[in-house]
Amino acid sequence: MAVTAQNVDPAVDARGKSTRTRILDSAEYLFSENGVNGASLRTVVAHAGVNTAAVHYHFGSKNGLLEAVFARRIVPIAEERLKMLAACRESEDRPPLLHQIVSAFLEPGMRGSHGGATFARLRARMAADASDETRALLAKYFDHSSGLFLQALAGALPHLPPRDLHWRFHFLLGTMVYTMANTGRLQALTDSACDPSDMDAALAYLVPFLAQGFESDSIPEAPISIATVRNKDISKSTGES
Amino acid sequence: MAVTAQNVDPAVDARGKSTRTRILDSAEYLFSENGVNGASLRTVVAHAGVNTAAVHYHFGSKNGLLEAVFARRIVPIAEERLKMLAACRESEDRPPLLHQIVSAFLEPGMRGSHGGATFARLRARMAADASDETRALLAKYFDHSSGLFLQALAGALPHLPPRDLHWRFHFLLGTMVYTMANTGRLQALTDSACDPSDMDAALAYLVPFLAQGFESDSIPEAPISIATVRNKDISKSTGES
DNA sequence: GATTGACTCAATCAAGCGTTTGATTAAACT
DNA sequence: AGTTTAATCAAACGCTTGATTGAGTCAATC
Repeated sequence: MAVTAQNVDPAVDARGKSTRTRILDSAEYLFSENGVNGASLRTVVAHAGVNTAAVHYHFGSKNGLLEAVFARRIVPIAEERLKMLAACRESEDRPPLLHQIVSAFLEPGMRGSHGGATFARLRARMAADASDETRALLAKYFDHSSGLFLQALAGALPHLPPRDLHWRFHFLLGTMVYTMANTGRLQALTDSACDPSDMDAALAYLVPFLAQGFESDSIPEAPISIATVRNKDISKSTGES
Repeated sequence: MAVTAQNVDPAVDARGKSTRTRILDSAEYLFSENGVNGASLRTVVAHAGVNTAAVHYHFGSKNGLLEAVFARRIVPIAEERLKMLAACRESEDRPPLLHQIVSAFLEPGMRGSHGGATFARLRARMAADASDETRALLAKYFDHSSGLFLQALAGALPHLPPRDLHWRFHFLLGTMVYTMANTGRLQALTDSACDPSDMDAALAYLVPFLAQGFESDSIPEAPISIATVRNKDISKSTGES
């Protein structure tokens, strides 16, 4: 808590990494692999080859360490998102194409440049964790850019009611988080027909899928289709009318 | 471990619930609220008003308790899924419409009949948890029905390559899990324009969104669109590939 | 060369963890 | 009646948890 923020790591280990950085790297890996609750500080310091007290000296607490791990990666991701959004605003397509906006939102976090699959898995875990601290962290670093992207999407889909737009953005977040989580369910079902840890491939399939979904018709106020299908098809399994 | 399985709860509490059921209910609630690692057996037994040893007597271990919590809800869900799939196979549309298949997959788990939002949140947590035991649980109870649904989807989309189909099914799982997790991110962004805990509304928006996404064109073998956008719009990015 | 301040260390703390034990109850069977 | 069995209980087990302490290291500064 009382540690002054420092961008340069002064004390450098023989292998070229400061204690601070080694702790961050190990925590990022173990948190993403076993969950924040599932990875103890002792396993973190053992993996990093440092002392237990170093964690509290540098980060104050386990939660402070989690926030440091999170912020280190998330700040550049949010910046690149905004940069890509601005870039596709200046493209020849006005307003920008849907898939350009979706790409600008998804790529920075899913491609390898910012922590890679390890950090992506940690993000996915945090998204599933509904605790107040985690939710505050996500909101603190993501609300601004998400709001701007909602605006951009609304500009590209001027006839879509806000409610539909919000739901579809919600679904977008779901596909992103689940893909980043890389839980192996996909491989279990398909005999490894596709590699879910290949984020480039995932993006290539995900962006068109989402763009198409975003462009579907808005649904009417009183949604009757689901109830109709349900009542019609499940009740007696008779091919009626 | 040495406990014989029993479907009827013999010893019933004054309030009409057996110790076994009270433990299951409390564990389901606390596991979904705080995660399996985040909820200790002591908080579970305190919430249930039973003794610590009762958990080990009835379920053998904490993991045994988790599996019991999971199996109690998931078996009827999987059954209803297959029933709905069979029902829409006998509808007048041959092959069944895409949104019918998607509904048959999503509804049983998301609507209130099988544990409701509490169990849905637990499922979402388990999906994000990549531990081996959790993955084994999900595979044990879900692989069969998921495989059948993949077949049905392939029948409704005969021209779609298997790889595209698998990816899109993966995305479907993502939207489902994330919506069930109900993390509150949606409300944070939209000033509660839509209520993410209203699963009926969620389904009404989700099914058409997914059906539309499933019907998008398959992407070519060498995906160039993403890389093109990226290299064109991000000037100073390190040009890889 | 002494001092300072950033940093690391081994040792320790109270609290909480999942699990086990042996005794006790109450109903069921012989 | 006596025996068996399922179920519950209080208490404790050994271990791990996040956090703290105070002494020590060492390069930079005065």
